[in-house]
Amino acid sequence: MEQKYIEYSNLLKQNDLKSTPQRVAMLGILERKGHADVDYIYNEIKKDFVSISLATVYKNINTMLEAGIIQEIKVPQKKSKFEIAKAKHSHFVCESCGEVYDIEEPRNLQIRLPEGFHPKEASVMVMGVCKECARS
Amino acid sequence: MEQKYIEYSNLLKQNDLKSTPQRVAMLGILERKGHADVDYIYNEIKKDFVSISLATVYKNINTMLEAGIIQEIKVPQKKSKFEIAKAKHSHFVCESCGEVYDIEEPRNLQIRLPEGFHPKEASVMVMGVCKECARS
DNA sequence: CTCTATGCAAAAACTTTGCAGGGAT
DNA sequence: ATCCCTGCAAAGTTTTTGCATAGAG
Repeated sequence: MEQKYIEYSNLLKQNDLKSTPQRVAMLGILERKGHADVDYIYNEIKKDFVSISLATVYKNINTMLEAGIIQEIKVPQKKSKFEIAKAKHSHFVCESCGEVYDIEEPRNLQIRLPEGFHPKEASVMVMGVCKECARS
Repeated sequence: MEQKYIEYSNLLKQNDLKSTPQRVAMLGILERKGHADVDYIYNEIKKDFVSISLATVYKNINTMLEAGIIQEIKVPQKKSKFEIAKAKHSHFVCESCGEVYDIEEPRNLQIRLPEGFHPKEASVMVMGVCKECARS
C-alpha cells in the first residue's frame, strides 16, 4: 500500500506534476482495474474522497494524459477507457461486455505506406468475445 | 452526378433504409472528403440544404452506422470521423493535421491471444506525419 | 512563500429525444 | 395510406472553465 503510494507519487513528480492524494488515488484505481472510464474512476474515488469533484477527475485525467503517465483507449461504440502508460502492447475489446484486455503486440507487423508518409507508432485493436463472455 | 445519386439511393434501399436527398447528400460528402466529422458534414450539407437540422445529421449518422453503410473511426485526442464502409483496410492518422488516410491492411498479421478469447476482427491504426505536413 | 490543485458552480460542447408536419414507398 | 424522415425545440450527457480556497513543494 504505502509503497504503491510512494511509487505513484514519484511517478507524478518525475513528470513535473505535483503529487496529490487524489492523483495517487486515481492511479491506484487504474492499476487495480486495468482499464477504466471516467465514471468508474469517479465513483471509485468518491469512496475515499467523498467531496471530490468530477471536474477534478477530468482535470487530472487531462493533465496526466498530457504528461504521458496515462493513455486513452478509444473503443468503437463505447466510452473511452484509460490505463497507466506501460510497455507497448495491443488491446482486445470484448464486444459483449466492453471490457478491455491487454494483449501481446503482434510480431513483425509490416505496414505499407504511400511515399511521403512518416509513421511514428502503430496500434492494433482486436474485437471479439472475451473468456468470461464466451462461457455464457 | 446523377449516377452517384442513384448509386447511393440504391445503397440505402438495399439496406432497408429510405432514400432521402439528405442521406444521399451525406454519402456524397463522405465520398468526396473520404473521412469527415459531424461538423464537417453538417457545414457541407447546409450549403445544399439550408434548413437541415444538426439533429437530422446525427440521426442519419446513427442510422447508417447501424445499417453498416458507414463506419466510425475513433481517433485518439481527436473527434470521431466517419467513412463509407468499404473493403477492409487500415488507417493512417496525421498527428499534425488530424487527417485520416486509408492504407493497405498489413499482411499476415499474427496475433497471440490468451486461451478462451475469440477474435472477430482486428484493426490497425498508424499515427505519424502525413505527406502534406511533412513538407512544412 | 509561491504556485498549482481542488471543489463548486456555471457554462460550453456534444448528442439524443419528442413531436408535428412532410415525403417516400 | 402507412410508416419513416425531417426540422425544431427541448432535454440529456459529457467536458471545460472561472474563481476562491486549500495544499504541495
